[in-house]
Amino acid sequence: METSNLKKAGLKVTLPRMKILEILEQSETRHLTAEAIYRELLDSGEEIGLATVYRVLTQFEAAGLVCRLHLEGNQAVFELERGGHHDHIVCNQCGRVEEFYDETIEQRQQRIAADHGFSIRDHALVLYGDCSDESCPRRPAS
Amino acid sequence: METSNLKKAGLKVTLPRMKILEILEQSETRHLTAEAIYRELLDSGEEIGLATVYRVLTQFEAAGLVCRLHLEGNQAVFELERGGHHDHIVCNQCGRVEEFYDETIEQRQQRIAADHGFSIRDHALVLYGDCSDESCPRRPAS
DNA sequence: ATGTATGCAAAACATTTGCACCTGG
DNA sequence: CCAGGTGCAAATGTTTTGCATACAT
Repeated sequence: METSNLKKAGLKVTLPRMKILEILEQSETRHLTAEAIYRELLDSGEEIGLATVYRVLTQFEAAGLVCRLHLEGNQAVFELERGGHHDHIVCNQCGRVEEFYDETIEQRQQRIAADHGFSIRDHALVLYGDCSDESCPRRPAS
Repeated sequence: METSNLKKAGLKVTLPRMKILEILEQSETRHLTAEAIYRELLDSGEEIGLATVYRVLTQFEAAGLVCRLHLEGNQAVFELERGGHHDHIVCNQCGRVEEFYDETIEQRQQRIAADHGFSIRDHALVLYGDCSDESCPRRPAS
């Protein structure tokens, strides 16, 4: 029962929080903007304000339940924290987001930071390109 | 004469554009926000609007004279394009930005993208950590 | 001259916040 | 019951845009 995650995080189990968690868990797109979540709530007939969505997501982030990514757009996207750290590849055309993890890159980052006298606390690596998905709106030689 | 860069880019050589280019060239902090540039202009006694700063920077970016980075803050920073691609390390405490380039990481990125069926067009890698600079406001065991 | 740039003010946009009301434990 | 959560509207901060004026070529 995922309400335990909320309790563990010291958050009251309220309807908006449960619904938002549910959407994050069930969405096939693992990366959602606050507005996308808001729209899904509205579509489900829930009367939850956008401000609440932002507040809840911010609390989730602080509690480590969710992480917030700033992909090149202006809107942040939120992703359920499922444990394994990873970085992202984004398709410039269709916006699809894929995840990857590369041990070599992780190690090089540590090395580089040390060489520059930094102790790394976090990092953000996003690759932007064109995917080869069938449904990608990118057409050959437009 | 750096006005040639402007002409080459198909941009009229105007006072705001020259001044902004000058600030980007001469600033010791190679990474500046639009507002920082705006303030420097005001300090130099120039009557240039913030909107113009944004417009000019956007044009410079399109012309490849400048690149725009979205570091974790809310403001974008702009950096004169000096040729060599590089990524960034940012100090969480003092905001200092350092640059690095790592061939191994670059290669791994290509490989990873290919494995996922993407052709990379661009990427953003930012490391966040604590620097060991004397003047860094981070105090030991605060 | 004439098309492009600029300054200003207002708009746009994502996100946050103040406040009165509601709700979970 | 009561601290904390929520909805709404208004504020915020950054970046963009409309429009009349000014400027470079």
